[in-house]
Amino acid sequence: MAHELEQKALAQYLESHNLKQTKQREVILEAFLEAGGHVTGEDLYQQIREHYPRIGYTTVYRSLKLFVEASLAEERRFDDGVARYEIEHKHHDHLVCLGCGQILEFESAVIEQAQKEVADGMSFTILRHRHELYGHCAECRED
Amino acid sequence: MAHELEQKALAQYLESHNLKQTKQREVILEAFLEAGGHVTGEDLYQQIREHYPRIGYTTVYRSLKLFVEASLAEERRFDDGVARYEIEHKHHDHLVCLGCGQILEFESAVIEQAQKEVADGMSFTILRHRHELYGHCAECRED
DNA sequence: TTCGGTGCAAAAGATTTGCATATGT
DNA sequence: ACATATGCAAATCTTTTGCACCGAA
Repeated sequence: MAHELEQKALAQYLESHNLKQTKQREVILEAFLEAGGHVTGEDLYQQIREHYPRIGYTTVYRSLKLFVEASLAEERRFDDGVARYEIEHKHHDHLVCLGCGQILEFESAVIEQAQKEVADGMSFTILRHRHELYGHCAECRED
Repeated sequence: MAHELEQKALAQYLESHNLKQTKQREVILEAFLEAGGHVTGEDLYQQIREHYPRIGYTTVYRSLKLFVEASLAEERRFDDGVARYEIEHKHHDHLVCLGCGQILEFESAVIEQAQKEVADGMSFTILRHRHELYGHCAECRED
């Protein structure tokens, strides 16, 4: 079993919340981490299915929600409307390639600061935000 | 019939695309413009229903898509996953109040420029973007 | 032994589609 | 007349839920 650190974090979360450690949760977390992020529940289900056909998609969906609760994952929804999960790490935003579907990440202190100023000017308190750029990545653009 | 300009724009679009001018389309466009933006198909259907109970929701949904084609409306999807339509006007982004559900608009040349630089730096061509700030508006914040 | 977990099937909610009928042009 | 539009019902699609059974603690 790889990803010891995350498995341990999950175990701690489960224990402290009186939830149970199950083989399914371990397998699903493993597959999720292995996939590397931005996966949909369906993606993961199909992938897990190859090795563990007895695990139902319901359990996959439920586990992903659980990982979010445990701060191991974040749920995102891009323009296709499907929920995607990525491994929780420091704040960032996304570039979505409409050509190959690839999802890249970016961060910009300038943008963060500017949006804060915009919100302040409108007496709005930002709790979270979503900033996505859709277009073509280096490989998919034609120029 | 109010909103002559938009009604005329729709008429022109219909004519140039060999589509038909119908009472439903006129009524739905009128209700859409009247609502002032950020409405869901359901919102609009319920509203129209009061005066024109014979118009089906299918027609409302289809008409909204049509308005988007005709550049009279834009489709948006915020975090609740429901499609909302707003009257097409100059580019802007949104602040969504999680307290009252109100949707405000903003624009920032600084942000537009900064995101362009981010994209350039990653050899990414931006075709469109989405930038939403979620939080509390002036009335809903507690401080 | 006792709750929480799992998996199936069925439900849910928003939107789309098939089809017979109605209606602009 | 002919092609498009409409409205109902049924289908879709993704995600959630009910429930009987299973299994970790």
